[in-house]
Amino acid sequence: MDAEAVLQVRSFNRTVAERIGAVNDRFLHQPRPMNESRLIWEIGLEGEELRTLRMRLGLDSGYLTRVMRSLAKQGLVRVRTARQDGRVRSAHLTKSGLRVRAELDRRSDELALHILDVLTGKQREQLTSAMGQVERLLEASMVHLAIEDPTSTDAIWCFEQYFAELNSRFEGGFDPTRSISAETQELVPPRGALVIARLRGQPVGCGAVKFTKKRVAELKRMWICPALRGLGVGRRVMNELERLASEANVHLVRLETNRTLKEAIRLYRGAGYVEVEAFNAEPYAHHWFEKRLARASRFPKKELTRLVIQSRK
Amino acid sequence: MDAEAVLQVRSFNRTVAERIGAVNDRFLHQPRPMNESRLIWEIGLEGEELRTLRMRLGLDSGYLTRVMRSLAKQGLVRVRTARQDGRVRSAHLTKSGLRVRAELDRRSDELALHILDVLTGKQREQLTSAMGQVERLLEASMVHLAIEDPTSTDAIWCFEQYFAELNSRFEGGFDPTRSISAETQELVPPRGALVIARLRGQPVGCGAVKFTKKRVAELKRMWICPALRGLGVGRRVMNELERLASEANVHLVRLETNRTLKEAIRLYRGAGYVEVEAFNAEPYAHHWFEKRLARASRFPKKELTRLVIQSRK
DNA sequence: CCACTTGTCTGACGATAGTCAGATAATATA
DNA sequence: TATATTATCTGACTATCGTCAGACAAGTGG
Repeated sequence: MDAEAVLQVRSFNRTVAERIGAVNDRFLHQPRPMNESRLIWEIGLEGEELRTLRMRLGLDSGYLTRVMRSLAKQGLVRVRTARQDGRVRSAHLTKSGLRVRAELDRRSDELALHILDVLTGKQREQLTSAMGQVERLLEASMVHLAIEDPTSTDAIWCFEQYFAELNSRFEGGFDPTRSISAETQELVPPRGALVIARLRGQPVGCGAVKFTKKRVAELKRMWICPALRGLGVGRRVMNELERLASEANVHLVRLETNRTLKEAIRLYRGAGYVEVEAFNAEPYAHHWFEKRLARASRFPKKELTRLVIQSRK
Repeated sequence: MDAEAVLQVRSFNRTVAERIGAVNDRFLHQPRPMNESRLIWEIGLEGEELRTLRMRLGLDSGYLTRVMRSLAKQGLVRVRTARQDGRVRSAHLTKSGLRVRAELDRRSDELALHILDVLTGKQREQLTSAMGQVERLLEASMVHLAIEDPTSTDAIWCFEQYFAELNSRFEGGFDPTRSISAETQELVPPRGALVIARLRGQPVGCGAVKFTKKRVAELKRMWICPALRGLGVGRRVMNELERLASEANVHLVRLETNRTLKEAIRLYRGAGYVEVEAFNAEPYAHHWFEKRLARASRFPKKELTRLVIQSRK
């Protein structure tokens, strides 16, 4: 890869770590241990379950209990057992906890102001626009793909988003029951697979492959959340599905799509899909595409580990 | 200030802290305590004095001694008394210390590669270019001004840079002895002041004010290092000198300059200086400028604390 | 109902980070 | 030469962070 790009990224890391990190430290966690501040922040205005906090901050359960008790003793939080599940405990900020959080918020603003302070108006614009770009591209690089269970709540959420979008974009809406189905069982190995893209643990996109006939597969339910479009995530999901197909000895990948989905059509054409005659009777489709897969070696880089299940102690 | 800009900066901070900070941690300081790694890194290939390391990393002297001894016990560094000064001790990496450092270096590369990995070529270009811009502007916001002693080594270094630049840019060179002097004593309160701009502790620019007659001051030795030009540092130095003049009840600020110093002339004009007849016989000058100062309240924001002396325990 | 899982809590640790007061030796300064 | 100052080292602490093994209660699935 480009050595200059690597140098730029490293230099950026140093500068930013210094500017954000150091100043962040000095400004944000003033009298309080860092993890206490982080917790106050993450509990938020609405309260949060301990297990969620543990996951988000990557803390040991025993450790969390103690820090939480310390916060409770200071009168900043109240911990109580959740209604629905007697094992789960959830934390809420008290009045003075909310005050502390507001103070953190104010400090965070102050830090930002401090950075913008000495710049001219034009420089500020340049800085914020460049920051926005960096952020967007860094987020693109933080998206991870994994094969997941299509019955999970996150998978179902993705499908709902997908259907909702089709419904709003297709002329005359979209009714899943009239469309050629991809049953849940069909999206589980060995009959198929569902790939979910996640950013910070949250699902942000999906795509599925269904092995139909011998050596033929169909791509289904390609959806990327609007905020992340144009960053190549869709392309990565597709590559991954093709890799899975290739591993399953598939030689031909097919898909059908609706004419209103311009960006998807562009993605397919760009990836080497060519338009063919209708190969099924999907009522919502206007275009049918297919692509011949080369040997498995065309996909040397295995992007994901199979069935990644995230869990923390 | 622009609330949207503040939000963008904060959001940037979060994302980058997560991406760089978290991953940095996981990648870089693998088996070793963070401060040991930081020290190995900062000692560098050539070795470094302990007092410098203490300053750079902001460590307590006792603490540093112990961490250093731990590194020595691991066979990674050798500490010995400096030749020139029997009080000073300096640390050098051993062979295996150098290996550890190379490993850190490699990890740092790996992190950068990991970020660039999933991006397309065009995205990489966008990212590195945006990163460069952010870095440059962040650095601009990290520059601090302080009134300093004009006899310090850093002040002298600035003057040398300044003279060297004049010498290379003026047609026929520049000889300080032929120019109207600004004696060192003249740049110390109450007769005048020297402002030095620093980035990460290193001097990156200077500017001086000399109170000549009652209510009149002259600006002298305005210099900004080439890498930081165009970022408004010169303007800040000038504002600061004007503020000092204003505080000293000066009503008129004057300066002379050479026609080859285009960017300086632009700076002066932009700041409200107007060209006047020659008010002295400076042989190297082609333009003379002056600016009437408004009341002191025109400079409500005091940028610096007087005589900031950086020292750490 | 019984075994298993999940989420939390407790106790007992060890490692790292950070601070402070004072001792010591080498230099700088008056 | 007497008196600071500088740079380091030592000892004695405290706080925070992080980990591990096990207890316990609430829910889950057979």
